[in-house]
Amino acid sequence: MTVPARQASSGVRRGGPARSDLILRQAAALFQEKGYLGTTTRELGDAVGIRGASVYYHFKTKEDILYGICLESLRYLGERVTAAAEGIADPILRLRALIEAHVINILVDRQMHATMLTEVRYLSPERRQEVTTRRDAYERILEDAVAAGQADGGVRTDITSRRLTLSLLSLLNWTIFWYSPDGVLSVDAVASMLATVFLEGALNRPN
Amino acid sequence: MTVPARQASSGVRRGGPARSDLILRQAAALFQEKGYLGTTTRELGDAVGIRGASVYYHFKTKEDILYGICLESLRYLGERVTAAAEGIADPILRLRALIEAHVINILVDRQMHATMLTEVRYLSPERRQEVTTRRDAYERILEDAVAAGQADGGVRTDITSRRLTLSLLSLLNWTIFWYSPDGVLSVDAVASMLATVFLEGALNRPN
DNA sequence: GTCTATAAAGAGATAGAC
DNA sequence: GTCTATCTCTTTATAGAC
Repeated sequence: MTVPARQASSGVRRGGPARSDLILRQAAALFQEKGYLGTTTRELGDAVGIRGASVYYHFKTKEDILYGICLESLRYLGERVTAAAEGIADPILRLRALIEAHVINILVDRQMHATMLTEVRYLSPERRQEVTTRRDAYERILEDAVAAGQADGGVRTDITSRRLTLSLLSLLNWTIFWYSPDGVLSVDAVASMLATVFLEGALNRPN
Repeated sequence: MTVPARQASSGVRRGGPARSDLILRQAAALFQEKGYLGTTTRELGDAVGIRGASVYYHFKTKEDILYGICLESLRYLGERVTAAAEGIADPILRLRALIEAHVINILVDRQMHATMLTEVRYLSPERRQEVTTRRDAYERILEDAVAAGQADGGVRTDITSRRLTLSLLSLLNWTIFWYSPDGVLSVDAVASMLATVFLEGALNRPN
């Protein structure tokens, strides 16, 4: 019996992991540029170096590819952001570390995260719900840090932690629309700037 | 000679203004929900109460509809936001008024503005450029107010006005993805909250 | 694992009647 | 100003050879 050396783990993929991952990354780049519906499986094949029809050996449907991108981007983001704040006890320092890690990771893996954030509506209702649930779980990491900052006294309490976090995520996530790696701002510089703006605000006052 | 009572002004529309405007609004709602490419002209006709083919009496192409939405939303937003800050001399009060007017107007006319912000990529390069140019011109209103605040001393100067404005627009624009008129937060409350977060920041400090 | 060929469905847009 | 009917093109996905 000849079987492929390894089967993919997610249940969505069929081919070997390496090839599938390349397809996911190229698809994310195309989806970000032309949109999910504006990208054809033929274009996607071209980007990978195979025919469009051959993509279907690796993924059962085009939607499976989008779903894979969303799950992968959230899994990876959660891992990295959690790791970045590990061992930081001070609530404000911890919040700042989380903010910077969030920005750095969504910008470094911009195609994947932008696709997850903006193309999720093209998934079936069940899968869209699943992605939304996981995204909510991820965002709770940030909300918990905001709430901890309030409990500690360092963060203002006249706005609920939920609303402060919605504001924070707005400030951070919109960067996917304007950040360019070719510009003068490095990913680290954007991350630091946004953390400062969120924490300190735009007004000029003695610290 | 029987001619229509009035011809549309923009050069894009063909039918009477009232009908065209209804199509633009319904199209914006559909584009926001299902995306530009995910919305068929038949669905759009259904939403207006006519057949899909009849839409082509009012607009020459589907892209013309998207283009019309982008131009209209920016024109209206510019008008309203400019008016809201008129006569306010104090730089910080003026900036706050601009911020609140921006949020209120993109949320009240959410479908149009969300479509302009997220579906512009489906326009032809020339039209996309035109919309981008107009959007940049609009955003300069905010950037000028930030710069005026810096010149006056009320706004911090360790971050350029350009970067502060990018941060501000990020904070404000992402609301199109999470704001719901059915929630507990009114449009005015969101506007006021975001202005406060931007100006004062999240840290708890004596004012 | 990738190919060619193609099936099946749906899209934007037009023609011409009313 | 709206209709029905339809053209034409493109798309996702499958079948079966290599």
